[in-house]
Amino acid sequence: MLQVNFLRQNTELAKKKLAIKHFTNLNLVDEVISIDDQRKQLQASFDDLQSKVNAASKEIGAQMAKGDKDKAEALKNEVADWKKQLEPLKEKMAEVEAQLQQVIVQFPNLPHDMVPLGKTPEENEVVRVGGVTPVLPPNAVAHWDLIKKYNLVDFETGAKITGSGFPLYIGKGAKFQRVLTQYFLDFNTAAGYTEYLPPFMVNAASAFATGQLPDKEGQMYHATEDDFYLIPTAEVPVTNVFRDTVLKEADLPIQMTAYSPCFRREAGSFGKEVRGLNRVHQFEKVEIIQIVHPEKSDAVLEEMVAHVEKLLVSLGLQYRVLRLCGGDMGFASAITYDFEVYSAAQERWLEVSSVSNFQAYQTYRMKCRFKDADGKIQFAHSLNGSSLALPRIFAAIVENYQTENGIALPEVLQAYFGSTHLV
RNA sequence: GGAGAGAUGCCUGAGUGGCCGAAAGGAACAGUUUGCUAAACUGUCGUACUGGCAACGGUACCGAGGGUUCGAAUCCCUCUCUCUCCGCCA
Repeated sequence: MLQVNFLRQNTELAKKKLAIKHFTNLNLVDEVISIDDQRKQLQASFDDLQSKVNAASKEIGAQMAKGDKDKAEALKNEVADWKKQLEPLKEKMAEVEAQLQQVIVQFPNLPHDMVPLGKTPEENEVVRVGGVTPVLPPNAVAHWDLIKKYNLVDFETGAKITGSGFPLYIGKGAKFQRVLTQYFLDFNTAAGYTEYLPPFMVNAASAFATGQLPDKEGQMYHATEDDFYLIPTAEVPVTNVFRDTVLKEADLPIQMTAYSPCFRREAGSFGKEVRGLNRVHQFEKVEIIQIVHPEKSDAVLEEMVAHVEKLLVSLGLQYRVLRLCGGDMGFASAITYDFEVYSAAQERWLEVSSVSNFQAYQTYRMKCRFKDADGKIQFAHSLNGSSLALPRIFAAIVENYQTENGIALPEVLQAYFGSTHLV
C-alpha cells in the first residue's frame, strides 16, 4: 500500500511511476490527496470537540465531588450538546476513512528506477543467460509424454479425485517431489535462512497484508465456511509472521524459507500454457523471504537473485534471468527478476522463480516496522522469491535429462534420491 | 462438539466507573560508580493520527466490534483467540 504522505509530497513522480506500471487512472492520486485533506479536517474538528467533552467530563466529576450538583448538571447539558455534534462527525469520518482505504488499495507499488518500460512479457529485459544448453536424444519428447511413459504423474486420476490441474504424483514421481523439496530447503537453510512450516490457509487479514486481497481475490480458493483462503504461495503466511510488529534494528535481516503447496485458481488460463505440469492448480514450492533494513533491500535483492541462480546452476539447467517490465510486474512489487529454465523438448522457457523487492509496500500494509538506531520507527522492506517452484523444475529435469532408456538425475540430487537415475 | 477460566505495555502482573495511557517487578537502553567477567545506583523506556521549527500539546487505543454513562481497562452484549476438564480423533 502506498503512503498518502508520499503521494502528497511526490505527486508528479508518483504519477510518472504509476504510468510505468500501466496504471491508467492517474487522477486517483489527486483524489486520494483530497480525500485525505477531508479526513484531516474532520479529524481536527472531532479531536477538538472531543477534547472539550473530556475536559468537561472531568470537571463534572470534580463538581460532584465538591457537591455542586447544579453546576454539574449544567455541564452535563453542555456536554450533551457537543455529543450531538460529535455523532455526525464520527459517521462522516468513518465514511471518509473507508473511502480513503478503498481508493488507496487500488494503487500498485511504484516501480524501482531500474524497471524497464514496457507492457507485455516480450518487453521484459533479458539480463543474462546461463547454465548448460541441454542436448537431447534424437527422439526426445515433452514431459507430459515422459511422465506417462514412466508413470510419474497421473493427471486423469487427479482430475477424478479433485479436478483438472490437480496432479497425482505416483511412485518415483512422488518421491522426486519430496527429494526436490528437501534439497531446496537444505540449500536455503545452508545459506542462513530459517525454515518454517506455515499454515496452508490464511485469514483475510493475512491475505490483505501481502496484497492478495483485494487485488487477487478471484485467484485464491476460498473456504467460505470459515472465511479462510488457501495460500497461493508460502509468502503469504510466512511474511505475515511479522505483521503488526516493531522489530529491533539488530533483528534485521530476517531470512525465512518455507515449503508449501500452492493453490491457484488460475482463472483464465488455457491451451499450451496449461499442458502437463506447466500450469496447475496445486503445486509445491519452496519460498525464501527476507525482511530487511530499507537501505539494504537493493543489495539483498541481488543477493537473493544470486542465490536462486546458484541453485539452478547446481541442477545443471539452462536458465535466463529477466528483469520484468512495468506492465508485466506483480501488483505489490517494486522490481522483479524472473528465472526461466529452458525446456528443449518444448522449445520454450518456463518460469521457475520470481524474486521481488516489495520495499515498504507489504510492510506498510501489515505494519511491520523496526526501531532504528535513533529510536525512530521505520517500515522495513520485504522481499521474496521462489527457491524453487517444483513442477516446472520437475518438467525441465525430466525433459532435459531424458535418455534413450530412462531419466538421469542432476548430480546434486543423486545422493538425495539414492540413485543416479530417476527411472 | 460440551463445560469452565482468561485476554492489560517487550515479559510477568496490579488495577472493578473519574486521581489510569495505566502500579510494581523483570528485561532492554543510556549514564554514574566500583571493578576480574558482574553488582549497585540514577535516568529513559507503547503505538497510531494530528498541531507545532521546536519545546510541548490534542485525539484514539488495556483481544476485536457494538452498547450503557457527563465519564469505561473497569458495567452490558456479540465475536475471536488462549488455557483447563470432558467428548471425538490423525
